[in-house]
Amino acid sequence: MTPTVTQTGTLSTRERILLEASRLFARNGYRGTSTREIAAAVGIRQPSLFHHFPSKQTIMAELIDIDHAEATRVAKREAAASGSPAVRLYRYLVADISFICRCAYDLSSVESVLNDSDFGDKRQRHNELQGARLAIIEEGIDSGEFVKSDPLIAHKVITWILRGDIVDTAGEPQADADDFAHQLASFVLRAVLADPDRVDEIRAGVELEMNQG
Amino acid sequence: MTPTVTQTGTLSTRERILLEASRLFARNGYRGTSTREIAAAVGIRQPSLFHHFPSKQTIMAELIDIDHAEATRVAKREAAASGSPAVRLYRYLVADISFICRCAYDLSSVESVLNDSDFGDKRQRHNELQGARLAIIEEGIDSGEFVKSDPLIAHKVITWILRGDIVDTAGEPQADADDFAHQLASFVLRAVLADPDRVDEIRAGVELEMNQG
DNA sequence: ACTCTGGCCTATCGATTGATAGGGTAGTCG
DNA sequence: CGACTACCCTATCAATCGATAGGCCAGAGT
Repeated sequence: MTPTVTQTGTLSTRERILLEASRLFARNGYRGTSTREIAAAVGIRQPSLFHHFPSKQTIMAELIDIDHAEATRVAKREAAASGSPAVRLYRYLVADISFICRCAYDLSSVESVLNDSDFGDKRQRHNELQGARLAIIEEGIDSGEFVKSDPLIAHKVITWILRGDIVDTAGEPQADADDFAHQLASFVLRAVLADPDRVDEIRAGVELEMNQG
Repeated sequence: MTPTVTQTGTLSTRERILLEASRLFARNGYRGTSTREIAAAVGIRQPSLFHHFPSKQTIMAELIDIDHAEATRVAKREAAASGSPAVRLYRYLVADISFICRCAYDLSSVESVLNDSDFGDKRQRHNELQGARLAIIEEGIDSGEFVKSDPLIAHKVITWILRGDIVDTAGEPQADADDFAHQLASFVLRAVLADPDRVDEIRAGVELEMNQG
């Protein structure tokens, strides 16, 4: 499984390559990071990397898959679920944000390399994720639970917030990942809800679910 | 002056270098873009670039300056101004977003290269910009106009929204830059205002100012 | 007519890139 | 013991990088 921030003690060389590569990609970009830098961070020589990954590209590809696997799983589940769109959007946001905070890998660079032609095949899954998010928002607007406005604006903003969260808070142990996730999700909900006062009630409900499940 | 999207017709070679470089940096990253690619997009050979800029780094540095000059100007003006923090935050957001939409250069790559050690000296100005934004938010919370919450969360989200706007909408002619800017600013205000219903009143007020000034 | 300058060109530099070839060694299994 | 595997090493490759040197040429100034 993908390691969390609390269990970075005993990692295999392969996992340490993913970890150090993710951090260097986050700071200097995919193209701006050389395989020699990654190897030095891990504590091995550059050619030794290729005993664990056939190329630099496959290192990045695996990081993309780690990011997308969890995000699309949660988004599709909430998009297909029934019940209040507001609660489902809130649940999705909290799950995604707290995953980002908890994941040991710094996945900041994932979004920015999707434009790269080398990773064009990964974009389809990313589009599915976007579609699942948009569906929840449209349902919320149609049901009157959300304020009447352009769903694409709300969708853009949510995408940007999640992207910013990845870039700025991923990979470094968050003091309280869950609380941070709830605060961000509440911010979004307050902006989209027709009745912003319902935020506290929704938050309390989801927190209760999480403590029970 | 920095060209706008509506006047990309007759540009000097130097300006076309900035334009094409900004687009390539946005798509492939600073490190991922070679000077040969930039030259090919402009329609000249690679060494000819160095008759207009002493290095690849100074091309990026000039794009950073273009971005920061306008953003810090507006942010500091609104941070120093008196009157309702909500109105000042709204004015700042609209000004910044519409500038991004109108600027011919695609400034997406600016934020991501600030971590790069090559551009460490540009970071100070960026920090000043962040400080000015945070000051307005704190003032709004202290005055009771904004909802009581962690100002750093609101500040983070606003930073992420502006960053996302730059990445996703910069450099391509926006159908209606002003309307888009107002919609985004309204989204943010609805989330931070203690009384979200005031959004429409604030928007109307600022629109009136802009039409008069 | 002569010179100078700006802007582009070709040719080429040293450094760095991702990746390969092949050898050494510790541990495991028969 | 001998073979095999896993893992890391040194040495090296061709390709590409940013940047420099120096030549060609059109247009302006005198």
